[in-house]
Amino acid sequence: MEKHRSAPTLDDVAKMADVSTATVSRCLNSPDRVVEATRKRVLTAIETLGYTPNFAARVMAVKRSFTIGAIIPTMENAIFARGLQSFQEELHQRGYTLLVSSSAYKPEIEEEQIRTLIARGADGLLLIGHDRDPKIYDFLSQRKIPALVAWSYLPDSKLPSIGFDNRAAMFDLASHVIGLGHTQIGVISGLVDGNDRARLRVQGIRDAVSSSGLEAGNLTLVETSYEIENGAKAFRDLMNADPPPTAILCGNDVLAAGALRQAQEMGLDVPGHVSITGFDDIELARIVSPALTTVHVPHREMGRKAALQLVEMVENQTAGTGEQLSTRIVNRPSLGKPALG
Amino acid sequence: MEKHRSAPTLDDVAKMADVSTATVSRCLNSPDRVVEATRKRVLTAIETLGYTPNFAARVMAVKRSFTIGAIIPTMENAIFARGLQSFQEELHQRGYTLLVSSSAYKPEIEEEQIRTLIARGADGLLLIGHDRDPKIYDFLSQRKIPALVAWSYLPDSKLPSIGFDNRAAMFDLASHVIGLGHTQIGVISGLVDGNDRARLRVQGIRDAVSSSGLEAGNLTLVETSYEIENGAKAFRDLMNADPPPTAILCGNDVLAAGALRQAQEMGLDVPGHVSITGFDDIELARIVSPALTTVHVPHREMGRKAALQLVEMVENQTAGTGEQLSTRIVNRPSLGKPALG
DNA sequence: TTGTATGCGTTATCAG
DNA sequence: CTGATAACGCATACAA
Repeated sequence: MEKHRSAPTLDDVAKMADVSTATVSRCLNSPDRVVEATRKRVLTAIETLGYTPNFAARVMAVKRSFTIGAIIPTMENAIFARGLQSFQEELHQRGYTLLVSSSAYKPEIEEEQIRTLIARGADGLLLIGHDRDPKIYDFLSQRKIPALVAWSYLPDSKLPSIGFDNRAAMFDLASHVIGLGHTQIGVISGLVDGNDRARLRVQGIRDAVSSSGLEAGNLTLVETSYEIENGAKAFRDLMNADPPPTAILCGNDVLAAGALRQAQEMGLDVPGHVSITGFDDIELARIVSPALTTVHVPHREMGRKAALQLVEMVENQTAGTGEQLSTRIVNRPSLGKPALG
Repeated sequence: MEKHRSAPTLDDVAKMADVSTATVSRCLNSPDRVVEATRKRVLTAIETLGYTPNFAARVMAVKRSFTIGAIIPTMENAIFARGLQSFQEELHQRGYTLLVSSSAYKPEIEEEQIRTLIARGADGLLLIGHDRDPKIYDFLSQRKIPALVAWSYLPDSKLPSIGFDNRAAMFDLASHVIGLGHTQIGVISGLVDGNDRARLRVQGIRDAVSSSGLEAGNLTLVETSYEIENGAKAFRDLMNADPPPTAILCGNDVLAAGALRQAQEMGLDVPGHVSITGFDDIELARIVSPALTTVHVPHREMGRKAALQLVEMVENQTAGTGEQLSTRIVNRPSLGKPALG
């Protein structure tokens, strides 16, 4: 009968090196506090045994997990991938591990994930956007869990945030589009319920429309979930309006890519017949043809800074200041002047 | 001075409900073993205290973490996203949490991640592809950690695998391309070192070339890492050959998208001047224009089945049988007959 | 510099 | 049906 060999423990190492468990522990955590000779002995014991510290035990002992949790709306497209990648790289450098889960844009799932992550001992949390049940904020503050919001900056929010001004970014883009002479504006927005980024982007468009003297009636809007197919379908619907829009502003690049594809299937030239813009500036925006005019979001910078700030909050028990990042319009061929009427 | 309120424990609940910790624990884990009245009392105590079980403590006690770790080469593009999503959905349904980390296609990072995940008590591991240092396999089997490989099926491998035959899939596609009359074949492959999928795909092309009577000289190959820009650059290089290829087979859709973009920038019609194919059939393949002929990989099915099998391996201490999934060629406009020559 | 002893929050065994 | 109590593996205050 074979002996079931489970993971070696501190005790096994201690026995083999003929020291106490405390010494072994010290060898790992403060090597300078143990003399060269014994340390060497311990280290070889660790090596030959293939010892790895048991994480759960360590967490229990130090009451810190060196784990940061992040909950993003979706992993299915690249919107959050790049930012998260740099977030995790930065965390890794500081000795933290990232735990990611996705909520599928569902508030109740996000809430469950938050609890799971906390139960797992996450030292801090990264959340996307500000819209959520107030009781979650209460829970977080009661438990004193440092949390940071990304992808949306608001100056006076419950949680500090690192991100950009979604309203202003879209306001600028919409103003630019209107400045080119477009008067019939179509909008393909993501679902705004529970999604402040989507809501603020729409608001930015509305503000641009009214501040440039256009009527609200010049604006038609379709709201749909962020999937390429939905972008295509929304485009079809919008183009049925009379008069049809000459420019369609999409809530993100994924929707814009769907709209673009649909335009091509309908034989409509972009931007000759209709202009299309995106938001995010993910790789997709450069790949489609014509490439998308879009709003560039500094994903990597956002991820990196979020990591730095969150670690700071965790380690020094500080509140976190947040930071507003700036976006910029990237002009590409999908946007042009409207055809002469 | 404010009192530092940390998470309530089993003990707090027990006190409030005036029972022992054992009873509280039972209420959570085997509710039927405690009588209605006390259970209700305990449950309300849990509710009012906002109690959440401490994960680390639970792990220590049961020596199971209900956590599955997955290490994927990259999170930056959608290649693994969809499969991982269904993997995690299925795991979630069975009460497991997924821990993801990415290795950036670097073997040494993958190894480190494996150790981290195991130290964190992962009950099982999902790895991508078969190529890795043998000592990792030894480590895994010594520690008796169930592990499963995905994205590449091999019948006789160290670890059971759920995936497809990369060689055969690419063989079929290449044969199809050659069948259309192409004789000058260009290949843009991912880096094959440490990547059996990439290696086998190239092998499939070579086999197709030789079995269809073409000379090896009809095939030119560029090897590069999986990034869009590199696909573009490789395309440029390949088209410098004399004679230039009439069809370019790419190791995945990302490289193909890069090649496609480059073709457009060079004013070359696809497929009129040169055909381009991808591999994976991620969303990108349908978005670019012309849409890519590619090999469809059943990502969702693969993820789901991997989850089922891995959980089975974990819970019943079984070895895992693996399963070969089938791929199919998806014909789209990026592939056509070669121009008459 | 090193060892001893204790606590971290749960589950599980064994009595009652 | 419920309550003590012993693990689980590690870190650390305190002693030596």
